[in-house]
Amino acid sequence: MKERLVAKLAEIVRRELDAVGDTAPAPVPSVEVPRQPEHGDFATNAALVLARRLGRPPRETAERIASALAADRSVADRVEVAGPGFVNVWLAGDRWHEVLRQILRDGARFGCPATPRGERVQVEFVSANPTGPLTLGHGRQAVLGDTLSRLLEATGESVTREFYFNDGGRQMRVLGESVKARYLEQLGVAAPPPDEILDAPEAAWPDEVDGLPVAFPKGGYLGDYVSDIAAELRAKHGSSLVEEPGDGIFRSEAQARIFDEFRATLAALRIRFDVFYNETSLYENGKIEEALGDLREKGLVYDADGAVWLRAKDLGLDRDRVLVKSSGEPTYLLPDIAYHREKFRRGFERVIDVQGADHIDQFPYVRKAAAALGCPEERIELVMNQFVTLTRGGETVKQSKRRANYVTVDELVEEVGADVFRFFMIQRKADGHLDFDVDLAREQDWKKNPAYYVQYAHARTHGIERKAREAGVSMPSLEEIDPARLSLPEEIDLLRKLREWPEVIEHAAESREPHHVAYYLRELAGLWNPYLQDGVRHRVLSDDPDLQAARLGLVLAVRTVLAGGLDLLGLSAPEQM
RNA sequence: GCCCCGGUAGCUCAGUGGACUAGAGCGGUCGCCUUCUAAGCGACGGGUCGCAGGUUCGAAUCCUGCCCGGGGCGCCA
Repeated sequence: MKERLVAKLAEIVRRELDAVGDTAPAPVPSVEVPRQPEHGDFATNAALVLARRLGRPPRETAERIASALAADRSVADRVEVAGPGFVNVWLAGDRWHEVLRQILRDGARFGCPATPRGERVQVEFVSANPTGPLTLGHGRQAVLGDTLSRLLEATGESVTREFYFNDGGRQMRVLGESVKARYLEQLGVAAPPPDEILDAPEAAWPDEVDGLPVAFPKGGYLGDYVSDIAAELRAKHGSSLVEEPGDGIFRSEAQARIFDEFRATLAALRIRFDVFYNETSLYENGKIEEALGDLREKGLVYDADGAVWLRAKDLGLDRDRVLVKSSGEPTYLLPDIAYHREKFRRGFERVIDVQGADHIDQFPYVRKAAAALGCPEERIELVMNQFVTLTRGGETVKQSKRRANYVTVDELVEEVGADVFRFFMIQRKADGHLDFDVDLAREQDWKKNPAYYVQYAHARTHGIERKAREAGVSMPSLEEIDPARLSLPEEIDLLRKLREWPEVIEHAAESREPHHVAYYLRELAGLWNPYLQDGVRHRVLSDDPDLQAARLGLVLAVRTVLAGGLDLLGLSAPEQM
């Protein structure tokens, strides 16, 4: 339908340009489904984009395009010129219903491109260091990365979900020391730091309190989970670990425990990673040294102030950055560069980093440096996500990472459920702030809670099927359906909406903006629920068998798209609610 | 000071070059048991698209400047 129109238009545009001796590449006119049905099944701005090139008023060109289109009944049934020079096109009545047959034929594949690219894509997301429970920012990123992955899979890419974690750096040492300190406190051989200085990072830190030494490190991890881990170690090992370094069993135990919790949290959200990639492996395999050596060879590295610097200014960036500290320890930047190079060596053709706004500054350095090492720069993509705030009872819930006083993903998922959590986290554009309205998320009334609204629209398709079976009616096969019987405006609206689905998937995937899927589903459900509600003007189940079959076909088509959409978002598609 | 993201209805947000009425949800007001789940439906009200210039046949959408909010600018990750 649309493809033929697009092709035909391209042909006409080319001809018009040739006629005036313009051989430059032709502009690509838009072909859109207008908001207002009165503007046709499709509308194109071809005449408007050609106006300047042809040096003729757009209306005049529009007339020529219109008559060219009208000459071919296979693309247009009726054509009209409107406004400043739009050409509105109507399809013949029966062609309108093609989409219904197509959906029933293609089933779950409807909306996915016929010729997948099959590119090997890696999506790296969450990548939180195991120093504490996942925050809502991580939660948003988890849903975003997973949904994006599902979208790319739907469009035919071969996706690997990867979680990178830094298990070698200072953060993990501090975690180990924090656990050890709590352990010593619990044994009564160390004192906790006084409460009042915890919020003042640079405050004087007493060596001892009440005659006991203070073991807790500055900038240490304050959450209760640290004490819990310490308590478990104490239960298992008694006081035998007093002489152990914080960097030893305390650290490894804490890391393992927290990491297990990550997996459990993510599993509750139906998120599974294909690869967990450790920073330490880059050291063990010499990849860090190699990257540094290669950068040095390319003249992109210099030594100053006892540190090793990346000549980032030469790569077109704001300032140079430290790769190896004067302590001899690399910064996070160097492993990141080596890691990205490894991604391509491992065979990925495209890598997408999903990162929070707090890391965004870092990205250009990694990308440029990786490019300098031979990686294809344009195939290293960033999908940025902004922070999440919580609103409860009309007020913002205060959160403090510093005091480890924050709502975790676990807690919120438990409160609202995985389906609602995922829907709320994905329904906003990723690079804007997200205000998570807990009251709305907890709302059980399906007409108010958008996640339930969509799920219920799906459940109702099964409700009708159940009702039909009770009446001894089975769902129709493709041959038994005459879509032309669907002629009410509400039904045409639904068909128009269903036809948009492939474009929604394509656009959401290509722009890396999964939120379009959530919006689309809400809109489709917003047509479907009211349609089912009006049981007087039209009922699916009726005493007209042909009409009933056509409407049951519509039920199946709507179900197919809703189920497919819910699956893309990682939500369940219940048959009953 | 510099960089990134945002500023659209009372609230939360879609829309980022196109047309007459700039959309949705929530909240508000009014009406309705009509149903294949009343866990419903319909109607109404509500907007100088942050401000000012510019480009364009056409700007919420592109450009410039400014204002406001968030984030970043570390030999932390």
